[in-house]
Amino acid sequence: MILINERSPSPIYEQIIQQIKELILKGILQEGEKLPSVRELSGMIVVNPNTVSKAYQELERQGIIETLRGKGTFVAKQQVPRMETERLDKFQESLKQIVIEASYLGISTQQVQEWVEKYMLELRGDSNA
Amino acid sequence: MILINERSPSPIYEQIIQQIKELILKGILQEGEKLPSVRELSGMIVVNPNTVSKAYQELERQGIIETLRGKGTFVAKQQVPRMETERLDKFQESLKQIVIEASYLGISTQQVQEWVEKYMLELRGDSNA
Amino acid sequence: MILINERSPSPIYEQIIQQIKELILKGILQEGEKLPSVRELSGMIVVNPNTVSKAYQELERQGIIETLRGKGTFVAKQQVPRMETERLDKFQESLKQIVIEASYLGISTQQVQEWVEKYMLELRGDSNA
Amino acid sequence: MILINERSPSPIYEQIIQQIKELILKGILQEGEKLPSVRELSGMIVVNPNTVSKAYQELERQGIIETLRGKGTFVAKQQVPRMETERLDKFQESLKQIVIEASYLGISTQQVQEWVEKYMLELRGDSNA
DNA sequence: GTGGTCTAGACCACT
DNA sequence: GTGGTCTAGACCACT
Repeated sequence: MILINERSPSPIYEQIIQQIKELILKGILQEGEKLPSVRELSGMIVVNPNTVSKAYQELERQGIIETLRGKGTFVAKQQVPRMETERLDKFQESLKQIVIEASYLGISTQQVQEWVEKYMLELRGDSNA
Repeated sequence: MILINERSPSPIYEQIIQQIKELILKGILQEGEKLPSVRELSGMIVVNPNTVSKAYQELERQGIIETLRGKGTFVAKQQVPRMETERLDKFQESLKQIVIEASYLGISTQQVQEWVEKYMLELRGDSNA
Repeated sequence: MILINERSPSPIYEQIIQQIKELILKGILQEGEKLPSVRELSGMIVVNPNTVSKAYQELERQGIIETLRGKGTFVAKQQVPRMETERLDKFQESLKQIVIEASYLGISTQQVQEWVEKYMLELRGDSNA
Repeated sequence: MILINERSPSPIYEQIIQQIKELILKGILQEGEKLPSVRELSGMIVVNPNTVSKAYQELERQGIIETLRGKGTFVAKQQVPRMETERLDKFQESLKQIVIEASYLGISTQQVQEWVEKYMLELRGDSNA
């Protein structure tokens, strides 16, 4: 379900966050569904429980999951996205860097746009079709 | 010419790399043109010389600039981009993360694609038009 | 009568304690009145019986309710408050933290004082008026 | 400068957060001033560096301090307080609980209000007078 | 030197 | 069983 790449430059807890977000967007994890416990997941992906805990806490801060004390961690009711200016700025900055990198790789505008479409469809495919 | 944001999550040396790449793509820095020396640049942007040095070394490793001993650092002859598999993989991974973030921000596929086009045009505008 | 918020940062048993205290102060629960049994209340608010039991034990420890074996749990004769130093210290510490938080929220001294008065009146309104 | 109470029910990292907020409000820590490094502070208050780090990260998330990579942690430019509804709700809830506790301790409305004033003055006294 | 991440493992409160 | 906190200590990137 979740795959950790130890060689990735992005920290393990970030990889967990990203992949759980992806699973939720794809509908593989549904609203209200229970996530594996910190210990379970840490066992499954062979990672220290603290690392999983950090990922869960960050996801909770973002309002994507919620923990009920003594019961476990659950997928939260997904909010309607609000365009927070600060987060949007960061997004655009990242996109700009991506475009620069694409230029250096000789990837065309069209190719990037196709990939954007492809990934968007992957996210929406399973559950919302 | 180069603006450093001390508070940015991306490290200073990365910011230097990104901005020099951008200046070259935009044609503001031309092939063969001399870059400021490590000391000059570090003075201009008020940054530790080690940090500038690290950026230059990375840019040289990527073949984007070259150092001629005793003469200085110059914009290299820009190679025809080769698609290195590893770098391409990383690129696609980043693009995927961007798309996930866009989903959480409620940004449409079309909107992302428009921004991609806009940034691409910005890169090509000045010199290649 | 009692409303539990599963997502609240304060534990469920604490919420029960606080709300029973509030009901007693407001006179909705009168001295000598019978409280619902642990099972009844746990059924009513859909909570584990252990959790209700824990709340009742703590309320009993504080002398606010009392259990008569085989008869049930009752609102105790309310004692004249004694200023226990330890509890008073904790109270003042909490109040200090509240004031710091008010500062960060930009709430004025007057506003906080007005709210204190308002809540005090709410407690005394129903029964002692 | 910072005193940890190991017996306090509130976690150590929270105590650090609260006390740093207090020091900033009192002007003992000024805008732009460098905080002790994670290791220094952890040594001073005899606590694990991870615990200090957690406190600093939370303070940064709240925009109260900021870390400059490789340089250290500094008191941020203090923002004008904005009344976020959610945070305000929590504040009022806490204040209500405080008032209930005051009732049980037999503390009068006037007494609570005086203490509020006293603590507010303490925060503003040293630097802003 | 600076903070950030991670492991290993203990202990605790809550349900 | 559940997540939260904490210690002890290592390693790493950045300046």
